[in-house]
Amino acid sequence: MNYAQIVLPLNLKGSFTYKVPEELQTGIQTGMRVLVPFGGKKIYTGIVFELHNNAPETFVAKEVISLLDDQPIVPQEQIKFWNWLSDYYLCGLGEIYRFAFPSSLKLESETYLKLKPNVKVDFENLDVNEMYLIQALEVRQLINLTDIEAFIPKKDIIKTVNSLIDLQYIEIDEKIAEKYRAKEIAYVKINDEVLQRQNITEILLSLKRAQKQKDLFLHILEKQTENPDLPIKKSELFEDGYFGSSHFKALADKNLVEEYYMQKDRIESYEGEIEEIEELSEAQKEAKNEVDEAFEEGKNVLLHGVTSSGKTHIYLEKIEECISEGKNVLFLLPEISLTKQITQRLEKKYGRQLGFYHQKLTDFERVEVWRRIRQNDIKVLIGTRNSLFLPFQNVGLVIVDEEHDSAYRPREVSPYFNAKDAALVFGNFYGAKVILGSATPSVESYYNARKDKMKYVFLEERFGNVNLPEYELINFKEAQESKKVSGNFSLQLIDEIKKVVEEKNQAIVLHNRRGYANVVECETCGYVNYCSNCDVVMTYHKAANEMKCHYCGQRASKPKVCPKCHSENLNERGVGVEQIHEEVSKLFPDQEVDRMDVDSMRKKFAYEKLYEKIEDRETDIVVGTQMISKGLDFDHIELVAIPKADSLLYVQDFRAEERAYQLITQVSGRAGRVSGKGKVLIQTFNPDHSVFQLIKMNSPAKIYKYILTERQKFHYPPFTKLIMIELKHRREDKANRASQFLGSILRKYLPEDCVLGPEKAQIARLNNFYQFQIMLKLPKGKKYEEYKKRVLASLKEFDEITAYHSIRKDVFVDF
DNA sequence: AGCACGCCGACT
DNA sequence: GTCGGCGTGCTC
Repeated sequence: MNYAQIVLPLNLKGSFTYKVPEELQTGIQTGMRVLVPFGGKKIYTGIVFELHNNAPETFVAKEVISLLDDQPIVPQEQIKFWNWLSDYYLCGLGEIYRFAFPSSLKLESETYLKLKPNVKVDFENLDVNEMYLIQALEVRQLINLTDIEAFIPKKDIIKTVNSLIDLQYIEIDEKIAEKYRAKEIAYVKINDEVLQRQNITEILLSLKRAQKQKDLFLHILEKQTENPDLPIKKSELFEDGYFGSSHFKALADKNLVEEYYMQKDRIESYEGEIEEIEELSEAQKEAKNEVDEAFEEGKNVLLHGVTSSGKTHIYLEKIEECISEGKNVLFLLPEISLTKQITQRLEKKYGRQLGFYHQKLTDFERVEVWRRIRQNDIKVLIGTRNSLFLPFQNVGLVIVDEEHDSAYRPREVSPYFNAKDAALVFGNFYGAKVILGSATPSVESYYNARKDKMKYVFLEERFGNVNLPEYELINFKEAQESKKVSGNFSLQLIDEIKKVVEEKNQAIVLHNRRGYANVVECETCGYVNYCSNCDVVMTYHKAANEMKCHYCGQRASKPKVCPKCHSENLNERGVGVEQIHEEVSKLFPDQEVDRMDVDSMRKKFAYEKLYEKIEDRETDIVVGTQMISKGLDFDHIELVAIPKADSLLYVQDFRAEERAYQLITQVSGRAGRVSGKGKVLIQTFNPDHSVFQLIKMNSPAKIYKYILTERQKFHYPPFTKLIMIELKHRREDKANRASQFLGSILRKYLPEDCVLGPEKAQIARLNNFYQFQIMLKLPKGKKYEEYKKRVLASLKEFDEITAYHSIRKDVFVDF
């Protein structure tokens, strides 16, 4: 194979063709990393995606400089997966590559060069540049491509480096190119020989004048005898400050103890005992059998288990089965912070063979996980959506927990994809089974499972037969009319909270809106405080005493007088969680009331501290945003109150009802987990609203039926496919014209009713970019593929207009 | 995405 | 006269 298609870590379409020099032809394989020159002076680490013999006709291909791997780093399954993502989500392979790889595995021009050892350079036949480079290397040994710029013209760098590599004078320094070195950790042990030669009493006697050394020796000895297989970290000895390193050194000098080094994974892994998991309940056994059946039929599963039904138990059983068959497991979570329960249980069971991968790891830590996965050293990997790109060898099971969670498809990071859907395809490529699990499955997954695309498994009862919480609707309008309210709380709601806290139980108050007040408005002239970067009113945060833009993060001080008319009549409108917190604190002055939202949890360990406080029942009432719907599994929460439930529904989004149902159900799941007497109070102006009524009935089947009917009526997913195209530019007219133009092209290729817009985005200006949106509502099935091709053609036609190249364009498939 | 090239305004 | 602003075009 003479030519290779190489994917580069750039936001460019497709791959680039390079010539494979003869000496590399035997070693090169798809999925390996290579160094290639690109543009005048850059060297990139690319991935070989394809090998072929078709010489390009329109350009001269450059040559691959060198191979960085002797085995493919991207397995075949991943190559298929990347190609699928790129096709399906209309994104570039380069984008995927950038997202998938830790940065130290894809370095750019920081590549270092060195002289080959023992070469005689024939200066006669070198040109000036080559001579300069050799001379520089003789002085400095290692040189970076950026450094070379100092003495060789940029456009000649690649040529010079290539020719010197060809002449075998210089080479790429792989060790530094790999940036990463496994970290070694010091461990200690008693010198083996000493134990054979002398008895303990003799040793202790010899140490009788050095109390601390004696203590330290005994301490190490004790640990070592207690658990001979558990290595003792040197750093552990000095933790409590009783021993110092001098004491250890003295013992080491006397040859009584020794230290040794072991490569230690940067990721801390569990080193304690391994425990068996508990037995499944009847309902769980039944559900597990259904999962087994589905897998035998070759079907994936949607595991719909009500809150506290113990989905985790079933996961654990399946994980264990999968591992006993010699295959590995990928366990996906929306955010790594909510891993507590599952992690603890898996750690006990799988100890060191458990790995973690998520956005919060450092680059070194990521590479470590990559290495371990490649060496098949990890049996269960728990991670967020980016774990889908690890170089797995043989995955047998993929679990997507909390599959409905929107963190699986953040809109801000490219490439845009939904990890839940991608996981199904990933599983297919790996020949692995997939379980999507949730207490409130997404409407799409529910529909697919009901349409027999997946097997639907319903776990209807809570573990231990504990009752689900009871829902009650409070008509706030009526309460207001009969004057039975205090601020945003009806007296009934206050009473119910009182009852719970008087019994020393805990209550949760949900209000899903950050800040104190939505708007600060001048009563005299109507002035409101807009963000200077976005078309958004700024939210007043009382705790921080500032105005914040929730979209670009800009802060401003709160105006004391209206900046426009200097009136002092400033009015706060729109209730935020801070205000609800303030109200609750005033209503319950003797109770400990805490707030949980992104703003109050920003400080280091704030979340952990509050978590412990709630766990220890120091907190009586927690007021919070949707954050409180996740991970707070405590035994004494008996009440969930939602004072302004309507605010959950009135959002401009066809998924608003689904979201409201999910959020309310998820928060409700925190109540009465043990007692079975949990209560949920939904205070609303519209107690007759179908969503509230259906939630009250506690029948998921009915609520999904309702939402699906609505979706069908208005042609929304899962009955259609949505593609949203967003165009942004600093200048409004340009963004507007470009989107009008794209709209007209799309209308040329697609039926009129498929194209909606362009329209100003809901936030017309964000971070100083004006945004316009075009929504495509496409039919499902065979026609979809056809239509998507036309969309692609339209985008291509659009791209041909050079004047619009400066327009930022994002395409969201399955919006 | 980066980077070069090229064309215009404000400075030593 | 030159430095540097960003619009445009190209990268195998």
